[in-house]
Amino acid sequence: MRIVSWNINSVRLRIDTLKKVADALQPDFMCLQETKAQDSDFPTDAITEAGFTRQLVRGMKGYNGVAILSNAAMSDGGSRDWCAREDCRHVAADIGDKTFLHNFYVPAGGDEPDPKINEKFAHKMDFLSEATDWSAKLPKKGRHIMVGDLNIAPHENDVWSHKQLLKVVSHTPVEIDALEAWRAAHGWVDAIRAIVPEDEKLYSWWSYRNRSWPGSDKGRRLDHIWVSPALAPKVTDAGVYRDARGWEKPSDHAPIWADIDI
DNA sequence: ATGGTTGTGCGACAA
Repeated sequence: MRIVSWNINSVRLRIDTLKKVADALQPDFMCLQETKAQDSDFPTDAITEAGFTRQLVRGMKGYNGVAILSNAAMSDGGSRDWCAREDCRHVAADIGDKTFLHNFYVPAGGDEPDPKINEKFAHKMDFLSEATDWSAKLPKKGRHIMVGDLNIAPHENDVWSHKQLLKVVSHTPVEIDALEAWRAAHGWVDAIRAIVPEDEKLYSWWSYRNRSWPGSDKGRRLDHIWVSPALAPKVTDAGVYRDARGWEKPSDHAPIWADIDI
């Protein structure tokens, strides 16, 4: 089974790119973030024609928005609000065989990494805390897959310069510690780093600003696929589909993928 | 270099 996660940065603008990603990667489940469309504007028919006959969608006007697309049977697996906000940052699917797929879009957190002066950063830290509490309550022997734009690049080789980004939101120690607490709360296993060694540079996002793509390769690994401990031995392959970042009118995120033998 | 670019949706904000 192949899972793809992609911050598409507008599903309506990139519907053809979505088809191209699907053709290239042939996912069984495609998880999108930043769809930026309220449910009534979601391109249901075009996506059905692209082969995704089942769609779990949580969108709002202008911002955020998540979706899980598949051709396989699935039902809602506990989609919910976080931080008492209805901002469409999570959708979950029950994909059968007591297995659940969670798709997250964690708040980016603004520019200043100080919750006292930056409400967006406070929201990000609150979100991480709630997600940690939620993970701690998941049965340790459960079968969960968790993907999404977590907006944190935790390891030194998840950013183009560890030193230069230590005070930049997405790579500050307080965020990295919070993400590690979230991971440890369920014993989540980072499926992509289980395949790609930690001493290898690996990114999934490159800013639209400056000339970071493709020349200087100033990327960050903000997107993740985590699995329950019980599923960790079943991860057979995983990676970042970098090619898509070089296509015409790209999202600033590349799709990421994992193959899980279930 | 306190910039830069893209998206939603038509002004300002988010990333």
